[in-house]
Amino acid sequence: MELPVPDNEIMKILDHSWIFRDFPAREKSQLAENSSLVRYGNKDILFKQKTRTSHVMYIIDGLVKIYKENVSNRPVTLKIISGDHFAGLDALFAEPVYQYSASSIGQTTILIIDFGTFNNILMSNGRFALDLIRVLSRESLYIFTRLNSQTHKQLPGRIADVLLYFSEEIYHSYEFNFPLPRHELAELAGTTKESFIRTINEFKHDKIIELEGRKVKIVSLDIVRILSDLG
Amino acid sequence: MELPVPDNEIMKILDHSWIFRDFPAREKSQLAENSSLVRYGNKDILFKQKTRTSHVMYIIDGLVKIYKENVSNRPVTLKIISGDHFAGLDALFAEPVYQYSASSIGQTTILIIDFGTFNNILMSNGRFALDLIRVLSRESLYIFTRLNSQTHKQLPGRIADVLLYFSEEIYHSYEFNFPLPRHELAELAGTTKESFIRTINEFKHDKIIELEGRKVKIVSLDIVRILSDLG
DNA sequence: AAAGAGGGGTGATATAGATCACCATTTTCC
DNA sequence: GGAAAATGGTGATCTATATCACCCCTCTTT
Repeated sequence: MELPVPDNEIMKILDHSWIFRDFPAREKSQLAENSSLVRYGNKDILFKQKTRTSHVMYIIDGLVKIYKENVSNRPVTLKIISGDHFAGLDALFAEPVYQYSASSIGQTTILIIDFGTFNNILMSNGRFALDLIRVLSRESLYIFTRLNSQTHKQLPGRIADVLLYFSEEIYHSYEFNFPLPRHELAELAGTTKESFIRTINEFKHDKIIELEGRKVKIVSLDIVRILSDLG
Repeated sequence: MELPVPDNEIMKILDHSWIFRDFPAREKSQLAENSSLVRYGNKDILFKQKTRTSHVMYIIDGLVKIYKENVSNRPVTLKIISGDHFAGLDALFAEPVYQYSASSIGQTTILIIDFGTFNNILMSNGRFALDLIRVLSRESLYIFTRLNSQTHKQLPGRIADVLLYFSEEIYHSYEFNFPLPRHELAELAGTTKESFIRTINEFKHDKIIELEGRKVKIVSLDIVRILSDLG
């Protein structure tokens, strides 16, 4: 975690972000004055479950893993967040403490925004409020899908979901590198390292995907989709 | 599903609802003019997955089951919503079609609000927007918890969760009647009718709960909590 | 250069809970 | 008033996947 970066860079970033771009100049500079840009290294903790919520975190670059730790110390990965999305927004509005933890995946740049400032703008800017409502709604729907798949799909279906998630939501390409080791991918699929490895290697063997280390290519998208649909 | 009810009743309801109560008079009457109060019987469908989203539904009285149907035609119950909460709000903001279905449990009264009117008020009333953001955030966090429990807890833990959910979130009492038959409770616990029956009858046998038909009483709250925590 | 630590991987075994196949009551409906 | 459906329930299998116990390889660290 390095030092903050000068303000003019923040203004540039706000001008490029889909959600802040159309803010009136006054609000934009207000936001810039009360934000700082912070760079995280791999596996840095952004916030930890049960600590007080404090700032809005808007991801500029890189990935963030959102996960829940439980008594059995077996974490579940709730989602992977990529650039131009918020981390921990729901917790910030709903509870005084975080209900989950977040850590960076690789080099990650985050705009840390003062919650008070954020809130003031939200209250007076209806358009912005509506955008946030849409963001939160979409997240909520995504987790519904996860819950459904976790409840009824068996392993191959869930692993197909992980493949589709990375390719369609994160990398927008059917060829990509897993940003996480196998055991963390397993947490995202709600299984164990061993079962994940076995199943994904079967996919490889059946020529549904190409796989070398973390490099993946979805060869037969149709079959991946079928596996995901049929569970 | 019966006919709408006169407007003055709607005004009375708005005055009693935590979220609309403090609206300025103009907005309140605007809302009342563009809403209707509808009564549903048991198991009536409020909306179905994949149909177009259209109106805001605010539950006045009764319960609503939110569920997802999948190819394998094995539904998952996502949540049970009680009075003073919205049904399908996230879908309304995020997507043109519903991502899940909703049906009434028992006699249920719902205030159906025009989405355009609702949206206009939201855009100009920052306080209201913030309240909605809080509502959506809380829902999102609840589903995270569900996802976590579905992923790592085994049956006794998940059934303990169902008991705690009804007693603490819905009925606010440790003695209540299940509003649903066993197989639908099983859907809420992410299991099958048979497994649900076996496990909950074990709870009864071990004197953790009293159970006669749908009448339940949590006798040993501590143990239910431990079961829920340890998964 | 040895010793860990982290990551990818495999085989054998155990088991929770799904599935199947029923039955007895009660409720609903024509 | 009788048939059909819905509901609660039990026992016997079956199976997907967790668990355990390892192995090899590469990269750090000392």
